[in-house]
Amino acid sequence: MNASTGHDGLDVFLRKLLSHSPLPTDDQAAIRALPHSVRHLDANNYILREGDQSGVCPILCSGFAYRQKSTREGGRQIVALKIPGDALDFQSMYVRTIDHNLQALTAVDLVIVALGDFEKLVGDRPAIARAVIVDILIEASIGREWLLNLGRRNALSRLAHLLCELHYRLLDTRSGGLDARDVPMTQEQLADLLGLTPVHINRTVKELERRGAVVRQGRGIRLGDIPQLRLLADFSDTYLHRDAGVP
Amino acid sequence: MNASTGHDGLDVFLRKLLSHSPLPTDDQAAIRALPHSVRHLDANNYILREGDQSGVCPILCSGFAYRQKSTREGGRQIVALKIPGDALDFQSMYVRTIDHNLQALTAVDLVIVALGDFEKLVGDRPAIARAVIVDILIEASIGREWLLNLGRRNALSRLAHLLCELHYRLLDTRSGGLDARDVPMTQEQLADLLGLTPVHINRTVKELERRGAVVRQGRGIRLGDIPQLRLLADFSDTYLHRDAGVP
DNA sequence: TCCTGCCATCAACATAGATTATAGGCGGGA
DNA sequence: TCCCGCCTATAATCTATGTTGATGGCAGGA
Repeated sequence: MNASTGHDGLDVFLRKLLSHSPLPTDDQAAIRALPHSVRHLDANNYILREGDQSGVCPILCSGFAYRQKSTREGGRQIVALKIPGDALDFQSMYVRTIDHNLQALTAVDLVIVALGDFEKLVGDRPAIARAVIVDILIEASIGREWLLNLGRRNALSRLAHLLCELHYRLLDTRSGGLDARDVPMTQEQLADLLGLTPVHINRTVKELERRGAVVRQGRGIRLGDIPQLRLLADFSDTYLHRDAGVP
Repeated sequence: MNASTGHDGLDVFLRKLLSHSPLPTDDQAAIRALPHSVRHLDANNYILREGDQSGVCPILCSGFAYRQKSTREGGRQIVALKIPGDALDFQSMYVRTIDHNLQALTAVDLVIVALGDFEKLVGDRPAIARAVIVDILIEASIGREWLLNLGRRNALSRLAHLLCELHYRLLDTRSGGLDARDVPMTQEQLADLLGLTPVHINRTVKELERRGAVVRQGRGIRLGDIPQLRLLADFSDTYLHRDAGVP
């Protein structure tokens, strides 16, 4: 539970926090100084399970992960998508049991911080406490937009919307967004994200390609025409609160 | 911005907080002592609008309200449902602009607290700050369950699920839950809650009635057979965190 | 008391997306 | 280099839910 890796993992996390909340330099140093361990997981592995009581705060430093819930009949829905820099479980500092499953989408590298250490950090440093709350609120806002997506948009718009969101979220921590990078999920995962079936995702991806909104080579999908995607998706990035923190 | 009503409004709010977070008695007194004004609105009126920068923290003390977003094409989705005792906008303490519309579902009575007064309360009293965060996290958890509902359940389950949720949430502040009370929304509002059309809601309500899960007289709907509703809905109340606060 | 408007109801028809099943290709491990 | 397993592709058929439009009733205001 220590093994300082030097720089990388916590740095992405810090960059993510700074993207919406300014922090004094000593707070920044305190974050970088957090004792932690590093952990690698292959795609599809569970990070946390529904019903668990977690003692750690995992932070995603590379790869993608998601929150997921399922129906008794086996329907599976991804309810949140996490990208590098995201903390995966602030919630356990405040609430006893975990209400969803957290799973690796690709191979991931995690930084694991003990919950107690994180609680101390938040208790001692009001600016960090505020940044954590802002982070929680932005995730909630994204959830509301997803509800609109699932409830009121058709397959084509839903997919376009997801791609736009991912692009702009990635822009906050790494340059280029999704522009020159392959979409990291399989068609089955896209289906679980969008409340559709893999078969229909296949049709929909092809339709986006036909319109030139997206370009494919082999299994990879990457963005073609972002303005068109935004139009198809009815996308506006205000819900991401990319300005965010009240000063 | 004062006009102390004596007891009622802030009391429901306090009861709601206590349902998930214990608070020392002086914190409770501080909440009851908050300067505030009272406001009545008729059904369908807006309480806050997307893009606003709010200076107040409205608390719902009677009636129902909802958060709502719409598509460019006019599709309307209710993304959260608020019941008496709920604070309607903690978010504005931490984030600049409002990302959704907040609207009265029935006629409502609001208690309006100045954001600054609320910020001071939260800044001075850690137990209240924690209770506010728990409240935010529970709303987020409900949002995740709604995503599962919209993405992976059919109309009958969705409606049954909504009724169960409302019942158990009401149980936390007033006795009897939804048991002996009419469901407060019209079929059109139910449609906007569940991502369906009013016509299909009509079919679905009738089906629930046929099965005896629900009883109707005139326009009113009330719960008939709660165990059956739970079964149809695949409902479990863990996501409501009715135990919640880590002690 | 009557009028007016919202809300529920119902039917006929249309369609987006689900289901099922089969085939083919790419990539990574041995 | 070959093989195996996962992922994508595609077609045929089915169904849950949407659409449109017409009817009737209850409730609240004048």
